Amino acid sequence: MRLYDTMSREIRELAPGDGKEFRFYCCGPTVYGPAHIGNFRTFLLQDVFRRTLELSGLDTFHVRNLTDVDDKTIRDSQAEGKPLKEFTGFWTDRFHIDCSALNMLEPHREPGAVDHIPHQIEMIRDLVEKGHAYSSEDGSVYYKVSSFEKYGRLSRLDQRELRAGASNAVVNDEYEKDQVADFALWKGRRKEDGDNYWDSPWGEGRPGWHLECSAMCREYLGDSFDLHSGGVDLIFPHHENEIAQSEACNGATMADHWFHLTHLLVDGGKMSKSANNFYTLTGLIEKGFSAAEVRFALICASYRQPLNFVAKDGDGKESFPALNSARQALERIARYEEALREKAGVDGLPDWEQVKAFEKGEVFAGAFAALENDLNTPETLGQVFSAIKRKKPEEMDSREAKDAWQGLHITLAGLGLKLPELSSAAVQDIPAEVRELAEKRSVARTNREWEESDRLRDEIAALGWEVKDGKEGFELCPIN
RNA sequence: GGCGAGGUAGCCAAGUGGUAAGGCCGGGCUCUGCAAAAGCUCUAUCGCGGGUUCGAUUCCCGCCCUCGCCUCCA
Repeated sequence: MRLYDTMSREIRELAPGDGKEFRFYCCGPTVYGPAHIGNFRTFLLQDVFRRTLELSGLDTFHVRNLTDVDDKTIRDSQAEGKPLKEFTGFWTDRFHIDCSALNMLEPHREPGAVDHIPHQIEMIRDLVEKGHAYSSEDGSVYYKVSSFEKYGRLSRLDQRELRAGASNAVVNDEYEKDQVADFALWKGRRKEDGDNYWDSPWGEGRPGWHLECSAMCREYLGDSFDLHSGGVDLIFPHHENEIAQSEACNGATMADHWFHLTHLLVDGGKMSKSANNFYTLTGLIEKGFSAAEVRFALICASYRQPLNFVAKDGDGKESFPALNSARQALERIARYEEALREKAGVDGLPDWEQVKAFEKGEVFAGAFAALENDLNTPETLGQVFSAIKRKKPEEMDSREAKDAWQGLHITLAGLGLKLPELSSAAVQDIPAEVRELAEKRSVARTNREWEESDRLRDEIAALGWEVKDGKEGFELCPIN
């Protein structure tokens, strides 16, 4: 598989460093509220990435952390009068529910910062000993950016700018740092933190945000691993700081590959909690969309391209262009899959493990190949629909149909798409009253009593169902 | 100001040095008592101006515009 690498700015072939298992780390959510679908765009594409690796025959080891102690988790847990652990636990559960609804594979490890305080302290001690960190009078410890020559390489910011504080942003310098660019490894205890402090060689306090990832990477993936991933907004300072911490401490290149995902936009601007323009999975489901449709919409654009998820017209009325096309598109794939399955004489849908053993076949080979080529999900979807148009199940023999069916499922598994149940599959849910009316109408039609037939159709519609006449009888679908 | 990404049909969105995938919407056709559904089908001189080239949307230069990051951020 080939993937763009932020560090080298080129598309590079991926291979596990140990020749066997591809080991990677993804920066996970801060659990202080519901994750919004912008966050999920990142996690979802990382999920597609992992699925693609596994389907192309690699074993993976996927670590994604939970940030369960930082300014916001502390602030908001206190506002709710809850212990930090209880507060973050609640939001962690909610996160997992959404992940599962979105059909995401679980990471192999999902470590939280609070459970790794000793690992972080140990790392700080190393950094202090090696001259990369210093403590201040208030019991904080800072990383000395000027001590790490390679600082700024990932984000291409040179040190001079950092020193000058070239940013327009107001520097919130509540702690005592030598240089503006220096960042906290350990934050000395303050009264606002309440009970949330731990002992350390520098006094009571809590770890800085950037440090947790370095410490947990080292714990679960070692000094060097294959790939590190997160949203583009983490390139600076978060990942830059992680590199500085890990590499100064471990003396090895932290990650071979850096995989960054572009933001989801709302009416042309970044979706974020602070801008209060965010949408959650639950909120979209309340609007009538399904989790599968949300997944489809979020992966339908290239991960390196911003995706405008919400558009607003002149009156500020919102619409969801990517989501609106998802239902039709998914149903179309589902109908094709059903026809293929019937032709192939296969029962039921395959699960993830079964799909891994499938042959890619010819019909959908291009679709899967596009995933392996820099995770080109829109190209993949384009190939899927082109193949659907090009190869009709009725023109295949059962052998061909089965090959195509397996190939389609490999692609769908790579994208992590679950197909919707077609309406005809839910016959048992139709109320008896509606079914009786429909039967009566069918009789009326046979007798060419069109007025009676149309009257019955209206009656059925009033009950919330739509009749569709086919060659072999009728079909009933719920309206909306 | 620095760094980065981008401007492709009504909307969303790929891609290529040789006249542009796909999805949605809309139009047409087939089917049908009608309708719906479904299937088929139609819809673009690729931001502007130069340059290189036999040929550029694709490469180079300039310009305009949009967005992100510049220490809260997926």
